[in-house]
Amino acid sequence: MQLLLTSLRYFEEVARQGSLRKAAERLHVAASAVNRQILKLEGELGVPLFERLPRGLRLSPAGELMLYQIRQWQRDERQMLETLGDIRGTGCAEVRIATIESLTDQLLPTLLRGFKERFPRVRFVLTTGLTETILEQVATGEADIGICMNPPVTRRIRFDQAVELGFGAVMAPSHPLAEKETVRLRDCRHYPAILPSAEMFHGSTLERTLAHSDIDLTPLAGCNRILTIKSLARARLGVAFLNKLDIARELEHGELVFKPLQDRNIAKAQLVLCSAAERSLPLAVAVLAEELREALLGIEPKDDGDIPRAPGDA
Amino acid sequence: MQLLLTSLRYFEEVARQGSLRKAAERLHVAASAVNRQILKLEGELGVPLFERLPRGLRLSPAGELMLYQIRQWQRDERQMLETLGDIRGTGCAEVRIATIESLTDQLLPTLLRGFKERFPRVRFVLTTGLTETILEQVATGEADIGICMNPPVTRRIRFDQAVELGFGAVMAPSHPLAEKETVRLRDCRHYPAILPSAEMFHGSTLERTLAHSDIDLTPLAGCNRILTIKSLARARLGVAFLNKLDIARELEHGELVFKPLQDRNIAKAQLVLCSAAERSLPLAVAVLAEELREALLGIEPKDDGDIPRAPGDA
DNA sequence: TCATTTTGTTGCCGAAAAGGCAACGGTCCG
DNA sequence: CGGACCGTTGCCTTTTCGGCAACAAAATGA
Repeated sequence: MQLLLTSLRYFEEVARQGSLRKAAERLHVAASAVNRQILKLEGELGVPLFERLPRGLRLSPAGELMLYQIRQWQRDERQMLETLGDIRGTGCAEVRIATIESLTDQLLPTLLRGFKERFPRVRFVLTTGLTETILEQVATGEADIGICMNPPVTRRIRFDQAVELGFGAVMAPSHPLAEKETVRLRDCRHYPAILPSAEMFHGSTLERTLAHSDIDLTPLAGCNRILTIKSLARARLGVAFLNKLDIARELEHGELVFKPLQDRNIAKAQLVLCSAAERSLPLAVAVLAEELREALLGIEPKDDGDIPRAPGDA
Repeated sequence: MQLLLTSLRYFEEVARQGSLRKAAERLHVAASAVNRQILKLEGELGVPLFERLPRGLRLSPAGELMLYQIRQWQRDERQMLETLGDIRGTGCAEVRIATIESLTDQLLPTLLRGFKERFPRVRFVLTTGLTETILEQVATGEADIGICMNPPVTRRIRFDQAVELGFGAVMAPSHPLAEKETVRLRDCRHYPAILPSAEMFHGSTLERTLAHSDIDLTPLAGCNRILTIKSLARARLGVAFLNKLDIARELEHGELVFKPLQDRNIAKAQLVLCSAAERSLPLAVAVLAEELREALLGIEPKDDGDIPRAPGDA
């Protein structure tokens, strides 16, 4: 089974061996056959791919580029066939996603449902964690895709997409702050604050926001689940600090109110899609990553604060 | 000219049209020919690529994956041919690099020389700038590759590689501090400091380091060129704060001394190689990026398998 | 309901491409 | 000089590919 032109395979082997005859031997064909493919390739491309030396062939500059491309294609091909083999055999390809809790409530389930319809045989493995562990899972290959908040730039990780999320105060509709038109951090001082646990707090947008101000909140509780935080807020126990995505569903049903913080030094809440830098993604994963990207873009269509760019680029 | 198997081209067109005959028409071949290629492909892969409907063909899950891959290959192919065309025509392919000043002294020239030997027809366009402008150039496509320090995670940018650089105090060998075994930030207070200009200072490792301490340096000068900073330091006018890469050559010749700062809250100096997230790199660029990556890894051979945590981006 | 259209599919045959074999003209090395 | 190795070319066979016509099945239209 081979998806690439035979001439490309021949080319790769000749480049590897540095000799037509040796390559021909390894390919189990006559040297003349290999030679003709190479000559034809060069003719069609209009560029010599090898320099002819008395002792054999050496890659030309153009040939080096070509070789690089072909090797990449061969990797793609292997991966493709592997995935197809999975589909034929066990009947499913596996996509492993490591994500923060925020997405597991609404966005990810919706997305995966759509994906499942397009690719019925794909199986998902979802793990929820904090940014640090997510990055580690992606780096070690335990996960194919990672979604995390405000990650540090890191070796071994490729950041495929970043979206700014609205970050602000969250409260029940009957909470006094819900009446106010604009809310600033200092306004929240006088109400009990529902905070994340120390573990989740570390490195969070909230921590970085507080670091830039000298406001002391009056903590009511520290929870290690966003679900808990939301429940407490819904029960009118105090103010929480979350991003819009965390409470997408509650916003729809009017169970919670979101008030963007109007302070100047508000830290950015950046949702980032990432994958292992050194691996080219398995196909199913690449497709899902694509959809995830679009979904992320759909969250916050406003395109400000980022690097400006003329529209219209594929 | 075509580098991919004809069956893949046929497949793509059939998938696009949803019908053998329509595809055949657009391909200017008989429907039977197209059909045979598809059947052969499916036979060899062992997986049906289409479901047969009374009105035509629709992609199966496996077919969708295949289509995705083929489209990617077609993009690669176009790009490949374009690059080859450049080589054949004007005689050179162009690689545009936007970099910080640190690399232009030693590392980049060395690298480019080696690259030039492998690919004699490649031409370079080098622009030096600050992290912010570098990211912008990469995002807009003005540059193919960017090398910058401590970049914020940004949409449209893919970070291909990140390396920690040693950051510390730099002085002439005859400077009093050069005698000391360990140097801390507070030790530098009493000597004139050679600082970068406000423009360069903004967002720099030095700024972030100072922000974590309450030490006031006694500035002697603010320069907008690292070259100037180094010259002043060499002339024993004071202490500078640079990373190892900045003074690679001077270290070799013993003209300057590097003292890593031993403070606790020292900020990381992270050198990052990046490219436009949405573009697959032109081939020559990809190859150069690869070499750059290896060179970057060579700088700081300590293999920090751990993921560094660096909170607080501007 | 029946004819028509549209679909994918298959057998047959000629055309084109690829491969095998042997020979030729080089260069290098002993 | 003679062998060893190289890429290349001419001649021939084998394989593959494509076009044409015909077929069965399903949907469409009157």
